[in-house]
Amino acid sequence: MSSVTSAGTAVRPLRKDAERNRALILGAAREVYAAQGLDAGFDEIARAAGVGVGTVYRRFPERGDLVEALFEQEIDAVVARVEQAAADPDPWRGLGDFLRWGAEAQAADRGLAQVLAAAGRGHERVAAGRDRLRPAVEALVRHAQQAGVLRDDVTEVDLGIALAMISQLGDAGSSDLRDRYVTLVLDGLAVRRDGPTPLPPAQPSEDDLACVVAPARRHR
Amino acid sequence: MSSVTSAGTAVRPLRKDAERNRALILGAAREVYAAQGLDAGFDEIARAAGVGVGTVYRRFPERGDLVEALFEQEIDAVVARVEQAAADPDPWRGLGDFLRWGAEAQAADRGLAQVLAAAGRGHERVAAGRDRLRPAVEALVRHAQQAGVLRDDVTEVDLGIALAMISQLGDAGSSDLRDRYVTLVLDGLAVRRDGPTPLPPAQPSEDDLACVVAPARRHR
Amino acid sequence: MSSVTSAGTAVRPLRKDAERNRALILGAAREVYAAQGLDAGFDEIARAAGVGVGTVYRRFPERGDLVEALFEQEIDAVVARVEQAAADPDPWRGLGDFLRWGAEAQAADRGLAQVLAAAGRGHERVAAGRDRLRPAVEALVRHAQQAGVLRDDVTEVDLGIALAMISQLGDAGSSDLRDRYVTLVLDGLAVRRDGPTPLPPAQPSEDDLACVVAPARRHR
Amino acid sequence: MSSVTSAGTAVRPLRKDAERNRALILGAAREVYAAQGLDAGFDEIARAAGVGVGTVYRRFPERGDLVEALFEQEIDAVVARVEQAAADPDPWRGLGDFLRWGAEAQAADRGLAQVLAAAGRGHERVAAGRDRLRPAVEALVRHAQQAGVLRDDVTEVDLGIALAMISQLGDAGSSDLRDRYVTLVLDGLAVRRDGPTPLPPAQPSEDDLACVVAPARRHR
DNA sequence: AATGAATGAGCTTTCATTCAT
DNA sequence: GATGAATGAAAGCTCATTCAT
Repeated sequence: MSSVTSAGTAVRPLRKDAERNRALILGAAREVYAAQGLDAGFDEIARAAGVGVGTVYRRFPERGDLVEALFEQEIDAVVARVEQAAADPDPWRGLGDFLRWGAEAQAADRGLAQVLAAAGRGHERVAAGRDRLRPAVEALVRHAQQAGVLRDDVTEVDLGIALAMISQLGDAGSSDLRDRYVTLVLDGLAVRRDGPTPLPPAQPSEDDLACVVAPARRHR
Repeated sequence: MSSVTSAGTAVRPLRKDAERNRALILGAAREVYAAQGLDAGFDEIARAAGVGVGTVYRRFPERGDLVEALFEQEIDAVVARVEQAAADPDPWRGLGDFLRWGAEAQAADRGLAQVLAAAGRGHERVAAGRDRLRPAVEALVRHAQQAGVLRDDVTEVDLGIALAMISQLGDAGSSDLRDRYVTLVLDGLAVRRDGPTPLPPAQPSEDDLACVVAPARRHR
Repeated sequence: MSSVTSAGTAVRPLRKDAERNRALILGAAREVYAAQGLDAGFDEIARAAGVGVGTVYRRFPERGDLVEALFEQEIDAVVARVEQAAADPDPWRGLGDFLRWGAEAQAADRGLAQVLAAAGRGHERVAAGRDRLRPAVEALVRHAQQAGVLRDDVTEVDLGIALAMISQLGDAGSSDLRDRYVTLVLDGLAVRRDGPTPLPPAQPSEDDLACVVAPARRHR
Repeated sequence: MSSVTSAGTAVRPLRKDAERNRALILGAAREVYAAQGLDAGFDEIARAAGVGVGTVYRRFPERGDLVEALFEQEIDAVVARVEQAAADPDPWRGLGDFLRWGAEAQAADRGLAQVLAAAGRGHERVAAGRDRLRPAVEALVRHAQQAGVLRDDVTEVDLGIALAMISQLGDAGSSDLRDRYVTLVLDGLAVRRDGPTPLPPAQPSEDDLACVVAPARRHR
């Protein structure tokens, strides 16, 4: 049990110092990626972690490995938060919380925004994280639609895209500002007495989400 | 007349060949920036223009100079389009056209999207362009609000930000997809029978627009 | 004519300064490769040439380009020398000169030895040089055999291999020492009154030459 | 006995597991050096031995220490083989066996070839091995010369160098190919009815053997 | 004593900017 | 004024050796 990662692969546990460095690196990467996005160099992360570059490469031989290891954790947190929103007895409030919190999280972390936008293109475990995310968002959508508060012609993907749009209100944008547009978008999503304007096209695909810009560095 | 740039500063007129090169460079930059965004190197622009890099540097010593010269023109086109939308006898249709066309234009031109998002941060003349843009958008907003179709608590800045959000649905996003979110956002903007949800905060400032990400190249 | 390289491809002549640097680089490469072999880094060559690394990369984008450009010249010199040996009215003396001079040249230039040993594996123009070399050595062999001084069961390839063997008597070996073994090998090659010992196998192929060690750096 | 290494220096006996590791490392080094030459990294040897790199460094602090320990053994085998050849009642056959077998052995073991070529330059105990080798080769030479089949002007050093030359016909060369050049060189070494060509210089020194290339790793 | 993690120098390659021609 | 060659800093990655566990 203790020698099993969250991915389920049995591995020998790292030596204590190695584990400490691994944690230092992940911590540094979190900060650096949050501040600069995924283009940040290993050099900078190593410096921030107080270890040599070689150590980063030893622990994460492929650049993607670090991204995966880091955002696997982060996405787990996102999933938990979304599930919590989906469980809200007031589905509309849950929807709002989802958008607000999601926008907040991505605004505070450029790396997270890039990873979510790229939908784990090339990141197996991140993509797996997205797969865990999806049912939660679907539940959110279903509940709100069943409660008659969310228009019927939007899907789980629309919600993801709406979130991505709001999240572009970058790092510098104040929390208030994001709230303003969350509200505005929510109003667009709400069921209207006079009925919503029909949305073209019928069904955006999961891949459409990946079109949202801010593409992560191309991993060779 | 010939010894005056469009910005109004008196300069010695360029030699004829220099003038020709300037035009070649601007043309090339338009294409390159549209395709790759403002991070594209001068090298590439020079190649596309069929001149040496040195020539580009001589004509536009600072990277910003080229951006300014180029997008001053482009923004003029945007202004014209917005004024046309503002003149539409059907203000709601004008609003829709503004968003649709704006999103389209930015999707087709990554550089334009970056410039508009950055709101001319550091680009004096681009900022001036935005100042010409503002009254047109204000007119658009005023007309639609007077006609009772646009909620009263949104401003021209909100409209700019809404456009920026939609425009983030990058180059790869299909026109249909953009339309979908234009529609959705428009529904959020529309006056509702049951009244809109109040928007926080009261008044986003002009500078808030600059928070929209897609940041220009980081200058060391 | 003046704008044509020795390979026959028409190119625009380099600017004077570029040409000067190209020459500096080739000169430096000659020395560095001679002393250290083809594994030497571009950094070192640049330093020896007194130019920046970037310049070396500009002029020779692929590592192989520099090797080719350099040894194309060198091999031309080798070819000339071998042709001269083949033209000697005394074929046996020609043979001796070939071995002596060839061994000398390779002992003085580790790079040349590597290039000749690798037989231009991956170096188009070097291989072409070898192709020009071959007929000259064949003539040498033929003349000596027709004169009845060289045993009939050796071929052009055998001569190449014999040369390679002697050339391994490295850089430090004195000229006298090499002469000693040239003489010894020549005695093995000479027609003997009591007849030579038959040589297995019948026909070494051209590729066998490439088996001689000292393999050049693997070019990616 | 157990507290004395084969070199005769008194040392505290190794712990049993240390002794086992030492053996594992030597076995692995034999294989790795044979395949890749002496440039192989300690890392690779450690992996092949199934121990950590640190262990290799502890056991053999200097790279040379491992080479010495390993080839001291190997050279003993060579010495035995040469003595056997020297004992052959047919001295010419003994000579042929020596060259053939020596070339074969070096072709099969790049490390051995490098060590013999470097003649123990900087390897005290390997040099000592060569000292044991020398009388055997001298006997070989003496017998063959006394039998009138080997020319009188060659020495045991010449034989070593001849062997080194042939051995350069690297790992890839077929056994047949090596035989071809063994034969050719033997013909050069044989007494000729019409008398041999005199060899310059009179006496190659022992050190001349070290000039044969295939230099060991360059120590920075 | 054994381990393999950590180190950091070194080499490669690219590219924005300057400058000789 | 135009050119594109030259520059050198920077980023990526590897690997021989040391050292904490």
